[in-house]
Amino acid sequence: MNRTTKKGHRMQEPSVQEANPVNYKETLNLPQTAFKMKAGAATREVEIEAHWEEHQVYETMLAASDKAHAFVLHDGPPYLSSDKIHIGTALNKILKDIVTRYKSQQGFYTPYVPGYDGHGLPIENAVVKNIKGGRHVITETELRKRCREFALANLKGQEVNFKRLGIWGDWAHPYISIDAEFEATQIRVFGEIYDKGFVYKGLKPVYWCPSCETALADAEVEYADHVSHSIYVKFPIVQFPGAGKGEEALNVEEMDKRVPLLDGASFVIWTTTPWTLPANLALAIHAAFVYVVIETADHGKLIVAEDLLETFVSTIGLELAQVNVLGKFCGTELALIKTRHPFIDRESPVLLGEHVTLDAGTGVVHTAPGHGMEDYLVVQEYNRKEPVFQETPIEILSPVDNAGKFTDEARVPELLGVFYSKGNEIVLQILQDRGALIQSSKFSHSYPHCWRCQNPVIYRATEQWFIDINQFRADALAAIDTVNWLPERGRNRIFSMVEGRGDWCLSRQRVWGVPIPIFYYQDTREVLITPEIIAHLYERFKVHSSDLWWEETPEQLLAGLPEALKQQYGIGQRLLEKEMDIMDVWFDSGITHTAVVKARQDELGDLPVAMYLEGSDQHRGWFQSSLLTSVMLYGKAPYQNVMTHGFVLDESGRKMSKSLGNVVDPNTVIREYGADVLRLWVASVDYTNDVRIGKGTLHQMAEIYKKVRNTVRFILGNLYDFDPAQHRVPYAQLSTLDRYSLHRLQHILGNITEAFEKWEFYRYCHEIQYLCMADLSALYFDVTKDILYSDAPNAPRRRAVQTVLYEFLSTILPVLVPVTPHLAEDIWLSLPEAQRMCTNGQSSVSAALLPWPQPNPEHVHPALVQSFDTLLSIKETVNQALEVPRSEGHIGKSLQAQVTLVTQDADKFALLQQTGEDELATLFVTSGVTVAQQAPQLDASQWHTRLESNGIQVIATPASFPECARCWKYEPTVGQTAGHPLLCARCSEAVKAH
RNA sequence: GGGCCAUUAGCUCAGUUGGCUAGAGCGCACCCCUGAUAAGGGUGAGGUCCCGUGUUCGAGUCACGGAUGGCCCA
Repeated sequence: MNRTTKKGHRMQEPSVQEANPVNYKETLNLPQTAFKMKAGAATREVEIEAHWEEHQVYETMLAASDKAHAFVLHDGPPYLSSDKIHIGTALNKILKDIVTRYKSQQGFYTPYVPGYDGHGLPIENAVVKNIKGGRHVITETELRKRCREFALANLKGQEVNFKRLGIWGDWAHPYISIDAEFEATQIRVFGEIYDKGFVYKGLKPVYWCPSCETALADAEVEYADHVSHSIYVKFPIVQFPGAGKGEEALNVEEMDKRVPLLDGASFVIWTTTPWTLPANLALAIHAAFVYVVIETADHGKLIVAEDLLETFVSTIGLELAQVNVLGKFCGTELALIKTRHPFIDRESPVLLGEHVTLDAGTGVVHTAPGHGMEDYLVVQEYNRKEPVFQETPIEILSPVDNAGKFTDEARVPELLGVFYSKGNEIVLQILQDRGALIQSSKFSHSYPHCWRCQNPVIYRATEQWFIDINQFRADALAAIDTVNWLPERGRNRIFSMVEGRGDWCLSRQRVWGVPIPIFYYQDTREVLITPEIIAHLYERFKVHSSDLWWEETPEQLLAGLPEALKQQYGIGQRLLEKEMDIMDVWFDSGITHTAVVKARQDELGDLPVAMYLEGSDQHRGWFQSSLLTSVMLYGKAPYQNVMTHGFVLDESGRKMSKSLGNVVDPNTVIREYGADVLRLWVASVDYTNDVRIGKGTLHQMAEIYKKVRNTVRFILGNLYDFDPAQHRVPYAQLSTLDRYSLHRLQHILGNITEAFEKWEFYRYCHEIQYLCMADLSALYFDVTKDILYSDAPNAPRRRAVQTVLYEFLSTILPVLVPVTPHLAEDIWLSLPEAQRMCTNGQSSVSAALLPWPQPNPEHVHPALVQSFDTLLSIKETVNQALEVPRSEGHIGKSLQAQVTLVTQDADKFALLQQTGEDELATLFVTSGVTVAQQAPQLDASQWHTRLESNGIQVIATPASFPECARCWKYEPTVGQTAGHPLLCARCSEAVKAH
């Protein structure tokens, strides 16, 4: 190969060049490796995954580790409503995989069983959407069959995606909440919880979607703008409470004096849902508010809160001056007055409630316990403690059916069969006709909608099965504090949620799920559920799945029970019905600690498992449902550590949405960059907060990946003739730079290990990056290249450098495994057997089996850091000084210059002397270094630059010796060896060795 | 509307209990090398530490208020 045209500075010895055509390049030890510079991730990563599968690497790992020393990360099941995965799911799975792989390398037994959540409304809806003619043209059994097929098909799709991310786990045996055994366990768990008395049947308002005809969990409700009515309605007073029936503070004499004031007066309520008025059974006011009685021309005497008087008056189109304030009452004074319902022959008592506010309205709240949570709670309280209502409790009335249509319970003939929202206008008309309507308008506000069909939802009291949280709330809260929450603030988050949450409504009026395993006697509506029946159902479901509930009659379901029990329960004599509600899907996933972990105890060990790791939204979801069920069953939390991550936003910090077009698809990323680049992104961001991703971010990750790859490639290329068993050089024989580099390696390994122990992967990324860029590429490689290439292959200092390189490789390779397992494997597979750093007969089949590197105290040498900090800062000054002649065209590479270092600083001078001029020249990659205490005389005919920094003067001048044709250094020994007129002494020797 | 969290260079992150001129790597610009080559080396330019007020000799750091974004709730 011919050298390209030289620049002016090379023209110093043109005759020598032309005189000798020998191609010395052939005699150099240039890097040789099959490890490719380009990853070719799209194909190579797939090959590597095939390699893992073929050699059962995951299974090998498990088999080799000690089950007694376990770290079990229990997978939270993604929902099978789609066969695609989101970037957020990718983030989640990759984090889990990094954790698992790291712990495995640390010697833990780390089984990972991927899971899937296969029941639930979204799946059912997706399937129903594809049924021509709607859901009722097929049987429920058929619908369930299709749901199952749909879920399983999606599982296949998601699984392919997960595996392609390089996620390690028991893919042959995942858990699915629709497995017969899982479902059977769920039946058993329900029975156990029922038996312990946590389950009750209640009438309670819940979010209800009339179009989906189902109750909704809080999490299934989304808020969106909605135009509602805003109406003010009169409730005339009909009766005052008898003496002694009111609040204790009530002064009867005082009351009597004031009563005439109230005679003929009406409370004014404000509501945004006129259609709930047929269900009105009370009014609520606040004990501490002041209420005024006013006289109006059009509406007579009205009662509203004083603080809201002004807004109320202006709303009904009056001036404050036009109304006459007749008197004032404290809220407590008005309690238990009875008012008349505006259009139903019924009384509505006035109750006191803390939920009444002065934000809007009149300070008098229309109370329909069947249509509002707070209404329900205040009524329950009065029914419990107020003697009047203990005798005749206020009813929980909810006169609309599943489809949102009024029933005859509304006691309004015009409304019968009318959809609730249509009822608004009818109610308005009735109020108008009765003269009860003071004012009506419309306004837009935030209102709950069904997350599935996007229609407005209502509150509706229905019969449902509940879990009574109060029975174990304290235990649940105590269990929270036994858990290590990562980040710490997660503790407060879930604590306040559990502290304040209401009862858990288990019932869902759907078919795609696990049935609530309860029978009713048709005659009495009594409930039939016993441990024997549960045990029987458990056995049968285990074989036939929960489909059985839809396929068999109660008698068939219970046919296998012992005759004695049948007799006892009256089976065959009294007709039975099945409960046809299914369980909330959060209950399904909430019991994976039992249906998965305990069921596979041999493999997964006992509860609590080491870690749950999900997005921070799961404080309300899976973390909570798992905690609650586990506390009910076992009295303790199911996990020791709960790690959470934030959400994935776009590059500018905005939520991803199809409409904004800023969605990042993990498969697109993989196609363009490969899974390891995506994994590197996961490791690089602070996942404890929300994280960002976009084109720029990914490009940067790709750059880092390439840098790491090329750094390793350089090492591999220069170890082609190195056998650690034969050529390793003892530490004592290494140069100071070698030892400094090994110290740096130890330092960085320490930082990396610490980062992993604290789960701070982004710190790991910075360390790896810095190691490759600064310590290796820019320093160690740059400086030692000359030795590696030009020394004789067996030269001791070359072997020393190789020893150091091998040390770096041995440390970096295992450390790359958790984050970039494909890259690590690619490196591993290109290593010759002799360089595979397996100890004690480990399998050499995969890099993933390499243990995490142990610190090597022998390589720790802090004193070297001090001296090298100084030397490297001088190198920086030298570089700056060399920029001047370079920019002026005098030199190109630094070897074309030599430098003189002048210092009067005794310590620095000593350090330079001790280091030695040759060593300094090597470190600075210049041709010669002179250390002096006084500035030398300079040859005015040549270029020179001077730069002073930190008490050291750097003087750069042209290299003063001929260039060696082989190593390109400017050396005094060039031409001194017979037969090699163009070579320096070292190269002459090296050439002989070749 | 309420609660929690975040905001340091174009990007990803450092910045101890308040204390030198706010750092690193990448990216960018310019230069060099052509024996790591769709590589490699060097130099350099980038910051209203989200904004405001306060506490203090001194605030990226502490307090209060606000903005923007996110999560949860109503």
